[in-house]
Amino acid sequence: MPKNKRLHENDKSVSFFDMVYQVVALIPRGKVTSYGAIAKYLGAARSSRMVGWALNGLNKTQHNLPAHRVVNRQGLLTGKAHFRGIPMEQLLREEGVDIVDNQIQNLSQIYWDPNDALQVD
DNA sequence: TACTTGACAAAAG
DNA sequence: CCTTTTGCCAAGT
Repeated sequence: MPKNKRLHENDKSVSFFDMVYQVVALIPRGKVTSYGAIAKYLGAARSSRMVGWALNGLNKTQHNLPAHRVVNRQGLLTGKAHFRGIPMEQLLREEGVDIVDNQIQNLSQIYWDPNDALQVD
């Protein structure tokens, strides 16, 4: 049996992308997480690139996902350039995140790990 | 159909 | 400590 791979549009299997969207939607306000943490939660710890790729697709169409709460492992706002409209740095600051030079200062304090928050057995 | 690129991360040298 | 390589999966060329 194939994995979660969309073979066809009719296939009801959930793709990696879709799962990324679900996790991102669960990120609490004022918190952030990393691409790797999401990937790990999805069972693909080394697919962090795909997480970013998935979010990239959000720029095409409208979405209500807090993509600005997803940063890299260092707490660096790498995807900043891909944001349209309001910069993610500003969005995060409005949520109380302390950022200096695209770098989250209190990362360890506001870090939200889906593996912990969603309490994986 | 094959090769390259991409919002990253961990391991190796 | 810094640089290079590898892995992951999808989409564009």
